[in-house]
Amino acid sequence: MGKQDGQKTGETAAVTPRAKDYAQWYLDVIKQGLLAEHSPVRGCMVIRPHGYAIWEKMQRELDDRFKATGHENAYFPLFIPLSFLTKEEKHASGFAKECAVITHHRLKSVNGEVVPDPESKLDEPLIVRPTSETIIWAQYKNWIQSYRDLPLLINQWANVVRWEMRTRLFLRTAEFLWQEGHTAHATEKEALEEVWRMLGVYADFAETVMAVPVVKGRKTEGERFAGAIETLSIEGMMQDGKALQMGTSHYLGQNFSKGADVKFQNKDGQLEYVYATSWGVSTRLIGALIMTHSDDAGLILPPKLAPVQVVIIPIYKSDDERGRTTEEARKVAAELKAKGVAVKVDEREGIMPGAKYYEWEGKGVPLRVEIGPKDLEKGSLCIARRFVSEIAGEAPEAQRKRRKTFLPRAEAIDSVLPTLDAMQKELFERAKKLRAARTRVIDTLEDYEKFFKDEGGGFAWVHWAGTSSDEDEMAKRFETGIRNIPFEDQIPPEARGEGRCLLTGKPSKQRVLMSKSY
RNA sequence: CGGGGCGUGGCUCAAUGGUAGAGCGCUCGCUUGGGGUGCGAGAGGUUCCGGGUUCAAUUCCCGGCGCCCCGACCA
Repeated sequence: MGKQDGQKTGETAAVTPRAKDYAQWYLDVIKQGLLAEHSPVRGCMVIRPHGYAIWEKMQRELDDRFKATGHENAYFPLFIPLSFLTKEEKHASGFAKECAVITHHRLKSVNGEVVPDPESKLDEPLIVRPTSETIIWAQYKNWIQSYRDLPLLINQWANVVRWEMRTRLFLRTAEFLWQEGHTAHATEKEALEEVWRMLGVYADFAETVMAVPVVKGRKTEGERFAGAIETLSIEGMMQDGKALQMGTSHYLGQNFSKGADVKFQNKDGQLEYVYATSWGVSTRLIGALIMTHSDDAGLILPPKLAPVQVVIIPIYKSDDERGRTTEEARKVAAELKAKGVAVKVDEREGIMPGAKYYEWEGKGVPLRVEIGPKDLEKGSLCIARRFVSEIAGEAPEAQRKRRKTFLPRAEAIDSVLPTLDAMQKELFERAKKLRAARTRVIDTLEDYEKFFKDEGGGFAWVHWAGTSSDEDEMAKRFETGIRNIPFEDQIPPEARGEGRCLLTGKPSKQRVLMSKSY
């Protein structure tokens, strides 16, 4: 961060964060942005109001898209009987190592200590859902009898628990918030269309709302969701060059309908197992947002996800000035609100304007309006942007000046929406540029090693025809893996065509996306 | 579950075998106000828990618990 523990360290206007100790930088941004913190509960996260407000905006955008594609929301239980989980073998073994298990339903005081009452032991343990396929499909059995009941397009907003060993705020915590879609279809074709459609929804959301460019593709066998026939993903690149899986969409075939025995009668009167999909994104997306856009001064939010898009700060010396600038600030706020802008007037007293600037910048607010006595005289407003697009070689001081503009009042107010729009687009362009600068088409192991060990790494487009043990070798030697096998249209022109596998030299039809990852 | 580190005001951390201190934050007053004003006053700690050594332990020793980092696992 530019400033720590209250010491003045001068201006650090670097747009990309320190390369070193990226993990620490990430935590600093979360702290500075008042997004979240560790809870005393092992591995769990407390999401602060500002962080939660961002999640709410994400929810709304996603939910609109789910509804527009015909989905409805529902809610299923938090607890899953152990026997349900084990109905799909691969699914059960995939999640077995990270399940919270409930064995008792009552406590008892023994020698002043409260312990589970041995007499309340459950006949069958319950697990806290790590995902809801099994319990949802147990219910779908009652909902589906005929082809007329299909397709069944349901989404659930919920929390799930995966008892991970190591946790990182937003990226991996024992409990996290997400949405999970679970759909049932009469044919494989229709189910597959759904799988592709929802991945498209995620990609559109990531790029147009989060301003994070993503690569769509298929996961390799080893990386598939436990119990899925096919897993698709969107992969983003963080500012340290590592990939982050931002969303997945699974084709489950008839695995879960068979496990839960969900059959339907088709038009010919035949009984058939239903075809299933599931898809989800989580609060991890907030981590992606931070690691894609933020800088050393703190959080940067794309306007479409900013809970506060414009903060107005009245500036004054005397009580008289305070009254007048505050009144003007409220008026401007009302006018902006009428245009649909999320505005906040910071009327707190006894805090210097500069201190307020730092605070709101840390929280990622895209635009700041400063209203002082001079503006009242001139009928002008000062608008400051959270960031401006970089100019190579520009001094930090010059960049800071370029962030502020003084405009006549009416003009300033009219400029807010277009400016927010422009900032949304600039963030996306900036992220794309950063990704391009860290992306290589690579054909030899020597170049590969150089890229990941000397040049900081990033995305590597390489030909691949290896086995899963070959993948393990790439993981061991370079700490890299296949993020996904991108759809053809996701591959840049210079990386298209056939070739030979980077590791084995065997013929390869197309390149895959290799990188380090979170 | 293996290897390493750390537990001291709200936060970041000093110090010490003789009963605890700084910076920031917080409260109050004045001052200041277009990029973290300055000064003064004040609140706030059973030094993680338990045991041992000692006249005396926050400090040394042992045990526990918790947290962090590195590995195996992962949205």
